[in-house]
Amino acid sequence: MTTSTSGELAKNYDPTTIEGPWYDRWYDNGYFTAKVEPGQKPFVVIMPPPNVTGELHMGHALFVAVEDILARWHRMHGTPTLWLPGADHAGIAGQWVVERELAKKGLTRQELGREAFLDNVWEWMDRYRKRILSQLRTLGASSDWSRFHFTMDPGPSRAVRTAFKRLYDKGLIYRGERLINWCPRCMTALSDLEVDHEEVVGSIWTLRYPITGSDEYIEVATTRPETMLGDSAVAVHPDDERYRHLVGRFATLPILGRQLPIVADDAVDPTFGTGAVKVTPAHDPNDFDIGQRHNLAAINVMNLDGTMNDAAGPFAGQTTQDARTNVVARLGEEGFLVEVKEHTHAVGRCQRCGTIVEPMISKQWFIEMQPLAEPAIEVAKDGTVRFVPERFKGTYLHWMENIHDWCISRQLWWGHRIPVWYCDCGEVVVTDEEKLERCPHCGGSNLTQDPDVLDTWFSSGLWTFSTLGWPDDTEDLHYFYPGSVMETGYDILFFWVARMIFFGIEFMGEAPFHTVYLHGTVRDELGQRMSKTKGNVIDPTVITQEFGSDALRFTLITAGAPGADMKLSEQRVESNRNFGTKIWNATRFVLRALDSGSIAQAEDGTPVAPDADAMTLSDLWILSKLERLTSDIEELFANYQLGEAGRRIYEFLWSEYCDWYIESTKVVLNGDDEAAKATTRQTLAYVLERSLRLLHPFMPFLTEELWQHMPHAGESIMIADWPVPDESRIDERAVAEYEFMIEAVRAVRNARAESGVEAGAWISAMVYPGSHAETFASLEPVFSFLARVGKGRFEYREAQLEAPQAVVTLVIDDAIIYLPLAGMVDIDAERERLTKEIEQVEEEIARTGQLLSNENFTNRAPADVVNRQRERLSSAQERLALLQARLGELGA
RNA sequence: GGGCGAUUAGCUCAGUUGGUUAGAGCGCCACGUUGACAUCGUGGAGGUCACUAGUUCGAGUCUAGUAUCGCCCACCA
Repeated sequence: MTTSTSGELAKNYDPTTIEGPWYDRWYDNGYFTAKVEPGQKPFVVIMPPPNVTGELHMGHALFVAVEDILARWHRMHGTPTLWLPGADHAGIAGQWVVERELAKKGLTRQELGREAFLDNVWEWMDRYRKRILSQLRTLGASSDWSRFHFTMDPGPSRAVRTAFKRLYDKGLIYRGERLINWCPRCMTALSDLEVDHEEVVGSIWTLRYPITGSDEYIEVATTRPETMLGDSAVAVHPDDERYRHLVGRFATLPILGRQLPIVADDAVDPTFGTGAVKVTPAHDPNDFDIGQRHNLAAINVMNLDGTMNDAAGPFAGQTTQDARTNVVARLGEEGFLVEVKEHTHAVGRCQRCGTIVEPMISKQWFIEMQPLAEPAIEVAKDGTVRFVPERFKGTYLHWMENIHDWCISRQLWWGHRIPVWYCDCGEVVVTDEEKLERCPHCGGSNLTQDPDVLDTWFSSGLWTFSTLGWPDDTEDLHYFYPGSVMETGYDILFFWVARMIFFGIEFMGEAPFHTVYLHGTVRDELGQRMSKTKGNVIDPTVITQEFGSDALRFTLITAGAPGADMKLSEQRVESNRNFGTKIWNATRFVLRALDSGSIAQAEDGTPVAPDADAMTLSDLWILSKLERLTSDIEELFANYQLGEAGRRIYEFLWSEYCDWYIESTKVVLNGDDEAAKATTRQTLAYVLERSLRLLHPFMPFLTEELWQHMPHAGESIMIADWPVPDESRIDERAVAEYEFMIEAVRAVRNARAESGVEAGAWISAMVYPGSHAETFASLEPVFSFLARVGKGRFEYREAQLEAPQAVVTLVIDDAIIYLPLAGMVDIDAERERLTKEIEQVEEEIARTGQLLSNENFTNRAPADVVNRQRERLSSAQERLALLQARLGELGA
């Protein structure tokens, strides 16, 4: 029997004073560290590793809230729980922020050189990594810091090399000259996903190319005239009668005079434009394919920095923009320009820096996706991997089914170096070693490593097992793979989630998790994406300092539904802080009650529910509500309905426990029935202690602080048992009767307010209890207290009063409450009120009556639904009679 | 060009197997310092659940279409 309280509970709830200390104590006690417990299936969440490129933002706060709730919930169930944190080097994004910093000092990475630049990046990363990790802690993240990994650490780096080598050996990684997306600013290739498309209103130019050896022309259209310098053919559809005679002949490219074969290709849509297409294999993905089929030259006319190269002839050295203007002008002068029209089309921009991306031919490393995608499609289809919300399954499948090969090489310095070495002897060696000393072919040591690095998402894709020790067969890997839930933003479904799935299957033989939970984007009050440039960022740490991270977490969780974007407002966080205050004060009330007498505790110290025999209707009601809540929460959690679960607890604690139960105990606690007091104390403590445990995953700090002051079991609520629902304890009759009383109290309060009764004043009442005599008998003190009636004449009658002195008559179900408010309300007003109420009851009777006379309804609807209507009808009829009688008594 | 989502009170949003009186927070109005709580309490006002048609005994919830807004995907020059 232990009742441990750590000093007096402070009068006011101040999140800032309790949150930090509790986090430290949890950490020091090792609660976050996952233990391998053979035989027990663990719950595993791998945290989306934040980019160490800046500050913590609301997106981080949101995932911490969701994942921490899941982790704490499972931990309290006694499940070995691993929530593995990490940080990401953020490849191109990481390099970009550091380059931007350097630019402020007038430096470029080229000036610094690769090594010095990387030193700079590491410095930056170390600084921000510390910062962002401490920010995660302030949010209460119960993640296992002992297993923290950074993508660039030796372990994950070796995993990257190993994965690369295995895919290469299997023939799934290849190097080739392909058309890729090139960012002239970042000077690197990008994957399709890293290009954002933006609709712009531009122009479409129709050009005409002379047919060689005739005076005919063929008209072609383009949205990028400067690329005509790289044309190597003109294509038409094979069945197009208009051009059939030209196939096999040549056109002359204006300005440059190059001879362009006219080829027939199915890819050409004869109904679009002129039905003839200029083919520029080096600068258009579609044309690249045509070029492949017809063996056309791919003439690259651009330099890597986006200017025109020597192949552009007279335009060499100009920017693409200038070249465009000049080419069009020249074509016009020479009579090759037919027309210019307005045209909307999509331009690709570098996701990172916004520069317009140029499609270019380049030698890059690729992963062949088809073989990897197939099993990844399968696991989604057969339900091995489940999506929450489900609609994202379709999005995922669509992408996976239309996947293109993945360009994984980047011409950057910051990232995992491609583990490929070139020997002077011509040998190309792929290795999982960090450094290759000797060429396995010639034994020579004149080796050069490929200068490129890998797409940052390559290492991210391995994250679910590289963090557990792979490629080594470690205990962690064995025990914690596959994980359970992948929780992240829907915006990186393809970037990350999809890649984890196919890499997981490829390297580990099974999908890395069974559930993908996707959250939405946190937006500002106007619904805009938060961004530094817009200046509308709500900083989580600022909010936390003002209202506490419990309030912020609770807000983020309850503000919306899974997968939906949400608008965050500070006001809402404030309201939830007030919820914290409410519980704080409720606990103070309970603790004071407990001061006046001991309560029964289980052997471990947990408060137990009072004996059923001793319970009043109030006790039975709140206990029933608690059981209902506990069981509902269980189901909501199982379906990842965390927001709804949070809202339910909120409502229970505030609207039921505080507003009604606690209020109703005051009359008992102020009385002199010691036995009743003891039962009340018992219920107060039992319900609060259990509720705190239910609330703990949502508001970990507040609940810990309060729980410590309550009679409890164990050293922390974090490792306390999760309440087990027991629906057999729900007493439906007690619930119905107590709620009848609530309705009665509300009716009286309403009447008092409308009659202008002074707030504190007690008024007389006479009650005809109808079928609720028992309820009135047992709840009379509570009823009187809450409604402030009964001081005068609170009496029971066998029947309705015949000549009531009352002015106001309240009919609740078949009970009547007479309030002799003579002098406070006039007869006319009362008559009007009654008439209005009668109308409402009549409507109800009409509605239910009609429903019940419908045989289709009575035959087909479930019995309980029909019964409910019957009861409703008969009670409405009784009420109608009572109301009419009363109206009659008032006279005309 | 495809696909998806949203549309519920003045504002921000809940409402997962269709059940007949649609909820919360904030805001608004009135009253209130009763020993947990003014970061609060009590009472109240406020909604044809975007629109149309349909399925059904019954639709905020299911189906089809329309409108507005938003997002994702896409090699029509």
